[in-house]
Amino acid sequence: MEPNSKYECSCVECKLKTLFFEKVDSNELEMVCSSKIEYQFKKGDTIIREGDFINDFIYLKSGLVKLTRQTSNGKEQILSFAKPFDFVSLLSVFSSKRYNYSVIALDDTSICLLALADVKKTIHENGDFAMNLMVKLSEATDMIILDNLEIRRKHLKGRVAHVLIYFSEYIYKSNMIQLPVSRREIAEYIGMTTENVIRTLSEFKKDGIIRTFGKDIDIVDLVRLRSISEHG
Amino acid sequence: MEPNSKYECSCVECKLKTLFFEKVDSNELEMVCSSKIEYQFKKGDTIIREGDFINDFIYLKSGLVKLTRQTSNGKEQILSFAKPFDFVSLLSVFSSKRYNYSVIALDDTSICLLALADVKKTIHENGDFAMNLMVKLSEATDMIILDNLEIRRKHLKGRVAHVLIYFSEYIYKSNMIQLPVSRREIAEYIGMTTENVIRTLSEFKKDGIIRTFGKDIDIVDLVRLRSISEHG
DNA sequence: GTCATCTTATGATATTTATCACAACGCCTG
DNA sequence: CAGGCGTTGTGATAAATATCATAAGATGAC
Repeated sequence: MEPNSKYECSCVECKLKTLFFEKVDSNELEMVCSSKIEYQFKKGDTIIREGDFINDFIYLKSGLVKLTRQTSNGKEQILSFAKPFDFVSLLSVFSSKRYNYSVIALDDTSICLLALADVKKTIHENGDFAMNLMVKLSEATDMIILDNLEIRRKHLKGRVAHVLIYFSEYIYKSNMIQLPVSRREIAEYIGMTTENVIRTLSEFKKDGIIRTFGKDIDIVDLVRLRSISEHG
Repeated sequence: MEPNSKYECSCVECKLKTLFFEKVDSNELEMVCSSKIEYQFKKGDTIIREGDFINDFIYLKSGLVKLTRQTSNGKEQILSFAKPFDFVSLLSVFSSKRYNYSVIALDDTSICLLALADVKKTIHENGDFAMNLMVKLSEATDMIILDNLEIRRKHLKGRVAHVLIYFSEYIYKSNMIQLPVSRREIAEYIGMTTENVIRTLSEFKKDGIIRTFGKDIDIVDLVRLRSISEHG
């Protein structure tokens, strides 16, 4: 990991405290956060590299990342995207010595890094915290599994529709989306070729379902897009 | 859930104690297990139905199950298979009010059912148990995610090879496998049509890679099967 | 035992998707 | 500003996969 800069900030005031540490008292928070380091990454930076040893507990403070994996035939697969309040390092953090996935910034992104040993200690000592974390872990993985199953059962058009709706509803909460990924990355996410992603987007455009201005996409006919995502 | 019968057995002696409860002292074990019920299911029985409320913490004692999900176009998707020591209900148990998946016995199967509230209480009170559970949950979900990604990047032959190797190595630990699933269920697992699963198996047979006797499959040329799974 | 039903099986054909080839555009760098 | 390179875009063709049709075993109900 090569951070671009290093900041100090107070865990007590951190917005994410409500997510991870709401049940942690100030002594425990002090303990966990004494080792805390905040890092800033620029778009394109690798935050975690697949295969690296896991020593830290990492969570997103701001920005957007993709979780990717190198296949044995040299291609990339994108597992999921994550924004603040979603998990990042946590996915394999308790079950593996090394990261199974890389995490790459799709936008300027800041993370907080805690010593994993301290987090584990807090799990031991604070049942509410443990339970809280269990819920988040379960939610995050469940969502990835369900999403992957959804994508797998759909055809090209349905998959592209799915990913547009995903960004619109889940990431941007708007009909206007500033795609944070290239067509190739969409392809790596939904398991099809770049050419076919482009072709499908062109078709949506021709059919008046979306309008595109480079990376900016405006979803004009959400009803139809949903129907395509669902039935073909 | 409609159990076929009900047994009593001692948690203290249970083999699975080493998995879930090794760090639990006998008082806690008493508490957790006081509500325990053991159920037996026959091949084909539905153990958990997608959409049901989650009230229990369930784990497999013996047998084999599939985790399935109904797609909106009426088809079934198989997420994964699970044998004893793998998780079952745990997948969504901490993040959802209702089960996201059904669990169906592929073989005569017995399960233990604990009151979820008691398990949660033990998580609160016993840090070792909480940590232990976190690790298992993380392992189980990680495996499902990795496996699904692997399947997704492969072509038909690679997928069928993958699933044969999976049953051989992971479930049966032998070159001789007594397929516990139909060709259709394989198709539902790896996302292709039943016809093409059958066709691909026929081809493997013709090429001398496997021998088949109904549901019995003998992997003759594991090296070649691995190569197909990997490269096509 | 026999009828109905499901699974396995195979072939022909249609559809979906990938591959290859090429061009235009933007963007960065020297 | 020129050149290189990655991304977007489109078309023709090849390859992969699904669909449809049909039939032979298997299996279970009565």
